[in-house]
Amino acid sequence: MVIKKKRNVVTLKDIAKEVGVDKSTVSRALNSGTQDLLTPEVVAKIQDAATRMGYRKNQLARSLRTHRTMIVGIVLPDITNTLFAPIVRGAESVLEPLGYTSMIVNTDDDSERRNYLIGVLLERGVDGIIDAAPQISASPFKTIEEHGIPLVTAIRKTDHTSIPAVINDDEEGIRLLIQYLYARGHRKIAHIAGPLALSTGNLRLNAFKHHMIHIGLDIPEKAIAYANRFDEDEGSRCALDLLVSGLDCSAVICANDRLALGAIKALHQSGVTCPEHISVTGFNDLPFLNLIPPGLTTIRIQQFDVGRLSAELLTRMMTTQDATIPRTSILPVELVERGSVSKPWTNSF
Amino acid sequence: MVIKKKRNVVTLKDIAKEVGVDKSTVSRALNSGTQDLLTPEVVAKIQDAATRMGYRKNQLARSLRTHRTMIVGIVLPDITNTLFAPIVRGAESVLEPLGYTSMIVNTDDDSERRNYLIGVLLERGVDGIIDAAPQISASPFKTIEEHGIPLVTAIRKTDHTSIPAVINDDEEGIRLLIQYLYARGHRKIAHIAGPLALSTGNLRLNAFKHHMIHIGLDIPEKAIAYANRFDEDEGSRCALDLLVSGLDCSAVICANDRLALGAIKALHQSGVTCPEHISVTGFNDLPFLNLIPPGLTTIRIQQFDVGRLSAELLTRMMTTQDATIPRTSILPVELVERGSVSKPWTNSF
DNA sequence: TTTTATTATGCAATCGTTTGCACAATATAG
DNA sequence: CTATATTGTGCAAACGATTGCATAATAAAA
Repeated sequence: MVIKKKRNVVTLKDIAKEVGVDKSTVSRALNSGTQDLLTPEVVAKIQDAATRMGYRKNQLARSLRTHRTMIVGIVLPDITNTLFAPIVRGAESVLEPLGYTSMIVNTDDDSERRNYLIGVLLERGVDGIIDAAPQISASPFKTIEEHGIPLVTAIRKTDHTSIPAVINDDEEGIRLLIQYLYARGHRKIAHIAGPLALSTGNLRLNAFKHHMIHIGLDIPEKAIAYANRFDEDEGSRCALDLLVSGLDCSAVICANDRLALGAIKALHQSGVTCPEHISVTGFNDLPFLNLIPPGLTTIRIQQFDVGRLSAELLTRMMTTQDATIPRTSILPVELVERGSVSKPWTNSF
Repeated sequence: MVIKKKRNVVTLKDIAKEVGVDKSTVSRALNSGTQDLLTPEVVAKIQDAATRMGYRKNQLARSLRTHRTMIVGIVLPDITNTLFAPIVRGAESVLEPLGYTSMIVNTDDDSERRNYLIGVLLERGVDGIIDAAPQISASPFKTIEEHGIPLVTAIRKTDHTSIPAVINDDEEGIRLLIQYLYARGHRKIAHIAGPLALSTGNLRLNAFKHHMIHIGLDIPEKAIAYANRFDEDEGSRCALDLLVSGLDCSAVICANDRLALGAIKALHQSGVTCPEHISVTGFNDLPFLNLIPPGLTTIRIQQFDVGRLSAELLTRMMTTQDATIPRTSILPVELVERGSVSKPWTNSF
């Protein structure tokens, strides 16, 4: 393959020739850490020439030499999902001021793709990885550890206790919902669980079981439906499953908002309206939810802060051998009261 | 600064030593373009050793040598805006299979930040740039052209006719809306215009003026309000401005959906409800819009395809000196009929 | 067989930086 | 006024890959 030399790329060598010094001197003059080794006048002359000649440093060459790319990989299920995009902004709010650039990949929650894409990130020499897409038993951490690349998981956690995770208080969220429904008279509560391969689905289901019992309520076997994905269609399907199986309940706790939206729609089409006949709750508090009737009562999580905190931990891991990185950081959640919960209907469905 | 050598990084040299050949031979064996220069057995032996030793190519070193990073920069106003995220997926649907990785930056529609971030991308040696965040008179194209880096703008265009742009048919969208409103009896139509520094705001305003006249309608001076940003708050503010200025109209064409949502809300709070008292239209067809009452009648654009086509053009520019790249590609739009438009109210506001 | 063409591999330069080391030149101490 | 410490630069070797060129080994042709 023919190597096509880019036009007009000015290098350290060019500046060196222009000013009449060695390129190492130019390098030192242009790096804030080393420029005080030099005579101020020389530094000035070099910096002047650099801007005049339109020099732009070649990060590739620099990274090759220093073994640091100043790139962090961000692994997402899907950038178009409004749940994940704010994580990126939160992470970048920390990373950009420090000079890091992020490289975002989308796994579509396919673990094959995730492995492949993490490989891509490693080939590109990322200094660290924020993984918002791990399955609860995610694989290639060993590989990553061999490479010595720090990793934190964001919004989801894994089985591997050695991997720092920043998550929301899934358990507390579910507890708040159960308590809230209970206080309004609901005694028969169903659950549409999320994918159990994800910690979010898993933790929320466990919390549901735990706190139902704890508050003194039964969980009939058929009171739980299992979604394969966190989307509207699965919410609809699960809601219909609950209907068909003849369960009578007055409220459904859905493992996230999208499941809830799907459930409400399907129930509505079956003549069971929310909140008149049944109460429904969500989780996450997606944007625009407040505009969609009947207004989903849900748990607000802090996506931006999950990203921010993940990045803060990661930078500590990348720059120090600080052994005090917390293994799990749990961010507080908050119940958002809207219109999708009412007193139980006398004839529950 | 101390250079910390990464653990266990196996290089071509290591494989070469292991197999007993030169590293150049290893390189050739591992690149599909050159491996037929070699004896099949040697290739096999090398590839075997490579996988056995867990070799992962160092893209940095490769890029430094070949002057190609296989990275494309994607410049967005804001990744959390549901309008832009699909563009990324569209672009990646083309780029990823070709081996490109994308590097996404967020400008927040701040042109200072845009310049800075394009600089970051150039330092990192991107092979091309998809810019979804240019102002209509965007600056550093000269810089980019000096660097010989291909660039296309997506969803927005610039004044620079030499820059290929992939956009939606803004003019046709506005025409469809005016026609649609006219057919339902509306004769007094206002416009909430988007930022005029963006081609979308600009083109839609011009189209509004043009097609109103063309269909035979007047545009009173005060029938146009100007938003400074494409968001709900500005939509509210502009709607109230129209109200206060005493304009009487039966419909408002908003330059995008978010302006429309803000306008509907503000009008509602002032006792002017949509669609009973006034009809409102949007532009873009954001997700979840169908769930928000009264259901915004709007123009559906093809964000994914904008990204896809942009990437297709860009790859042609990156790999060939094809002179036949179209300067402007305009994708078709479609009117989506929902509930926010009705027959004009006898007492327009 | 000898000569020529072909093929498979190795050698070494290169990409643009950074940085340990050597060495002048100057400043400080004795 | 010598001896030592300090300071500012240059030299050259990396970093890990790719690739033009040379050359040894083999195959084809004469």
